[in-house]
Amino acid sequence: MARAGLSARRLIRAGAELADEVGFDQVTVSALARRFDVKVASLYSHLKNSHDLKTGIALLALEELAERAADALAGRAGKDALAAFANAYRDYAREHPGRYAATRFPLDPRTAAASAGRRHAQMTRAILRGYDLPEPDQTHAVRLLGSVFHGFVSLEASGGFSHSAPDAPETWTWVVDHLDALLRSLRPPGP
Amino acid sequence: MARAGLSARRLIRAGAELADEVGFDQVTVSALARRFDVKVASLYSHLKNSHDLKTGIALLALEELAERAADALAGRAGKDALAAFANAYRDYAREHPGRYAATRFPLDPRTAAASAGRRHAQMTRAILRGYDLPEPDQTHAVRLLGSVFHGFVSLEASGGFSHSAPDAPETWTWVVDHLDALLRSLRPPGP
DNA sequence: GTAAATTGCCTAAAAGGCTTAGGCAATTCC
DNA sequence: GGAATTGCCTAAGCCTTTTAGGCAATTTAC
Repeated sequence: MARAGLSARRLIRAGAELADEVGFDQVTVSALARRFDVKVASLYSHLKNSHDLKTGIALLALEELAERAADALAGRAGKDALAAFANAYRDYAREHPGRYAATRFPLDPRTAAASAGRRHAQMTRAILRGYDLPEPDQTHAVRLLGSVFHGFVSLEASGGFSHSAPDAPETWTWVVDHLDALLRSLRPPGP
Repeated sequence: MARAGLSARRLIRAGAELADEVGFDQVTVSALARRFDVKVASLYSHLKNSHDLKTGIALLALEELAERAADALAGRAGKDALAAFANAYRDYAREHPGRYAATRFPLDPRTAAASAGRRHAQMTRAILRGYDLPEPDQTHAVRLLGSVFHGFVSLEASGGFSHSAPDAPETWTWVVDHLDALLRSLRPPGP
């Protein structure tokens, strides 16, 4: 009998695609087996269990998102960097809703520490360097940006903005503009 | 055989408690039946299905949250109202994480329209009246506040802020302060 | 107060998901 | 080519959801 050529890597990638198609919480070992036209039990040679699969998808998504954000940031600073970062975030969530949802999958602390999650925080701090904020403002600002980006993207994904004018992209621009203004207002008076 | 005294209302309330204890997506018809020491099939006299149960919990949570927010808002205006509203939101999410998660359960449009969801938006607009914003700024601001509150609360719930100083409440105060400043900066110059 | 109608919880059963155990065939290694 | 390993399989157990049909407890109506 011909082999299907499964591997943890392929399964996780396929799981990510499946997530984008049907939603992250509809990702199931069974559905994945169907997609490879293979019996469910076969997947267990490559995955510990269902939780393991979801963790893998989460790590993949965090990785991809970090890469996009890093690309967006390259060669930019100040408001330019802020806007590029914000857009990278939102665009990823819109193009890959299932993967984006996966980035919210709760990771155990060891896994989280080894994930691309840290890079996200570091990139946010890199953006804020352009605004020259003293501590603890900088940390507060990291959290504010994280909250706004995640909050906006997740409300938009659940359709929260879709039935009223103005449209979501307009608000997004407005939000980024005013976050920039807010951050600039925090910069201590120069020497 | 003695009856257990089930009803849709009781089941939904118990489901909400269960959600707070074990997480909203661990809420299951089976678990609920166990809690009432009743056979699973018995619940189907009171609930259409599992989705129905979750919808019920979501509606209950939206209702409770709206009531708290309304209480918080009573007799306040301006920054005072903003802070009280923000705290009502965050406190509810911290005290009732499962119910809070339920407020994010996707409702079909008809159900959503009849839910307390609208009241939330109206209360946000009520707060913003104190800042006297022209359209479309007001709508953008409604969305900004929604994004920040939801984003912050959900990142805090997933432990995003727990392993670094300063602590989350400090950031929360900072965020509310600076949102207030941002909103004030938008007020058009008076006559 | 009792008979009839309704309601509430039950058993049974089907269908689908997760997971483990153990087996045989395909591949890889020497 | 033979031995060792790997990859997918069958089988089986357990859990959750949902429907169907039944009997007993309660409520309603006389």
